[in-house]
Amino acid sequence: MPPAPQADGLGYARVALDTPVRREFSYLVPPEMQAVEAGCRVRVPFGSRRLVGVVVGLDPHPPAGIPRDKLRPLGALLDERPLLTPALIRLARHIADSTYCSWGNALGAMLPAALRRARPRRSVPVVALARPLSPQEQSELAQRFPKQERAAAYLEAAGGPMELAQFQARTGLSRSPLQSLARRGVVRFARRQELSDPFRDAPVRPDRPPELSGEQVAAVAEILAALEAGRHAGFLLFGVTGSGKTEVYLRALRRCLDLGRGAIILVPEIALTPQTVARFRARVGDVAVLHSGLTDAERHDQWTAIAQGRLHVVVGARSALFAPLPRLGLVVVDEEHESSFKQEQTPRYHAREVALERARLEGAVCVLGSATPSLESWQAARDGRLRRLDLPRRVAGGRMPEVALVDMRVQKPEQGHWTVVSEPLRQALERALERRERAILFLNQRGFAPAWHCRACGGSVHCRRCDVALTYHRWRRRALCHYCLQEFPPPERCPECGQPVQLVGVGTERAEDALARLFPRARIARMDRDTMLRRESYEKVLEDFGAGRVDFLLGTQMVAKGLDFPEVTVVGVLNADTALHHPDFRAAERCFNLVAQVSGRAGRSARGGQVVVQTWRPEHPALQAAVHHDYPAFAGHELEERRAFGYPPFARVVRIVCEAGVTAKADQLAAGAAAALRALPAPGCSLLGPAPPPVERLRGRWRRQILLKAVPPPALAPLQGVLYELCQRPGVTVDPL
DNA sequence: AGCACGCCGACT
DNA sequence: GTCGGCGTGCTC
Repeated sequence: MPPAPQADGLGYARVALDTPVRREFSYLVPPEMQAVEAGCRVRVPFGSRRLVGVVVGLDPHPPAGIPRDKLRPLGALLDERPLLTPALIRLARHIADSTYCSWGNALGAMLPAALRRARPRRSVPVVALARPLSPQEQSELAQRFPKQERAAAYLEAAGGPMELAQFQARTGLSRSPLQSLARRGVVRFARRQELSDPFRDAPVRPDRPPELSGEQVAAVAEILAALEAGRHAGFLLFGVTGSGKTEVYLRALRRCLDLGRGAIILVPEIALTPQTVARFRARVGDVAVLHSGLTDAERHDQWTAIAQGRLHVVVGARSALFAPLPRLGLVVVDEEHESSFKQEQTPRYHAREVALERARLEGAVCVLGSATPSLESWQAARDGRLRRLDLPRRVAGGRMPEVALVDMRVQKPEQGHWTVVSEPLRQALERALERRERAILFLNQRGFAPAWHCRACGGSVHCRRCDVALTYHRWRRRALCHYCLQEFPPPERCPECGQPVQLVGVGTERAEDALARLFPRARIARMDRDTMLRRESYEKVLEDFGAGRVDFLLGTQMVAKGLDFPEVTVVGVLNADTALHHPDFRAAERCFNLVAQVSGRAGRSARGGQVVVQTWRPEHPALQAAVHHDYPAFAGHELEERRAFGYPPFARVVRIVCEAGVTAKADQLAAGAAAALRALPAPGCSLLGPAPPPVERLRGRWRRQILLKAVPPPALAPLQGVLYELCQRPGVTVDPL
């Protein structure tokens, strides 16, 4: 028999808290909080702390198995009406169960930071140099207070106010040298209200819907039919670059709004530009933009406007997926193959997978779009779980560019320099210059050189806290760890053997030098995280390039996506192998996608285009397939490999990382995890490790990893309980790949 | 995750 | 003698 309701008729609230503990906690609902509903935020006492949690359920009966005297009342009701819809609460549960975290962690990731905190944060602390150091002062500091000297030098290089948290992360220094400097009047602390919607200013040109191609008409018709049916449906929109996928989204969006339902458009972080947003605004008017640059207050405003039904369209990166639209009708995931849709912190969800689940929960239509779909989506389309819609041709005409692989092993080294530009690429660039055409050059390695090498002992110079080679950034004369972002003075000698060290490899800075040497007349612009510190510089470079004031645009990932300049006839991939280096099962997929995407930048006009891909592994199947622009062939081949070796989408792979300050402790954690997983019979599951992961040490902590493979995915079922238990242990990360 | 409680080394 | 290290366990 269930316990009797509490005598005074007050109920109990089940609250999910943003802690790793995979349980809900029950609280008494006091008389003044009778208005509480599932989806409301509450403040609750938790041990000695007070936390903000989300009510996930109400119950007239006290929870079983908990002594009555342990129950405490809710501290405060923070929302008069639910902030989260029932669908979002269930979605959080789905995320918690499929990515191994707590319900509260998943709900926490959905809420804007301002709503997660008990007390909203209005500004962030910053530090800046108040006055330059005199030379005497500088040498005095360098001798007596080296940390203060480093801090001052860093702030001087930064050239302006910088967030305190960022300063600490990058320099590894604490607050105290700064405080000493502040007493000398050299630095000052301030608070900055980080502000502005950078998208508001983008000009919104009136937009006339273009004529649709036959394929577009067919694709739109299918999506509209699903929207009108008002039931869940999933589509894979497979369209080559330039085939007009966005126009299909826009037509679907229009209809969705006309049907009185809202829509979410997810784009990869890197594609979230004013141009993208302007395109949607031009067609459907007011659009909420959710992106990482918003302040807490702005994000809060957007969120409430959406929840109240004042904004019906949300464009944004990953987290826009959780916009609380009351009547969601359409979810679009553009460039669904992008790896940035996978969150690399708890909750470790993939936006593509969660988008499908949200659409299912809300009876909405989900459209995944890509020229190079993820193999997961491709297989889903083969199985009939997604309906495939093809856009095989470019709308503006123009053929796909010719792709040439250049075998770098047989290229003669440039005298005294690293070979950056092979002879075939040099000729192509030369021709482009002569014809006043433009070129995009891609190199996925920023900085000057990716490593220092010791000739004596063969080692390379590593970050003090990570098992990662330091990259030289010449513009600021610093050695940078690309993993923890800490900076160091450039080493002159090998820390192991004391012999001089030598810079090896080519980053964008060095590539820029090489290009300038080869083409003294060319106007070259470099676009990477180092040159694009400010948004204006990004827009300036693109404007210059579009207007013909720049001949060669050299850059990292930033130049690979979305750029649409008809005058670009040559695209060079300086090193296609960087994508293959990562030792994981998606390396080939990433490599193919990279070449396909970069190729999409070339030949967007009748002049056609040429793509030169430099590689040390020209025989690699992914590169061979990319030459022929044959995604289906690549996917077919790659899926056979995945099936044969037991990888997704035919298997579920879960990575368990154990980390600790000392190796012995990490070993012990990993051994415990492996033992727990092996203790249960689980046919179809196999365990690899514990073994050191590719980056064995990260931010000063030693790591061990276990790979768990389940073929087919449901074979994982017997081990789910163990994984739910493991993910709560401190130092253990459970990551579904 | 925090934060408490709890048991062993170097200092005023 | 105490201050403080982080190992273990709990949070309605």
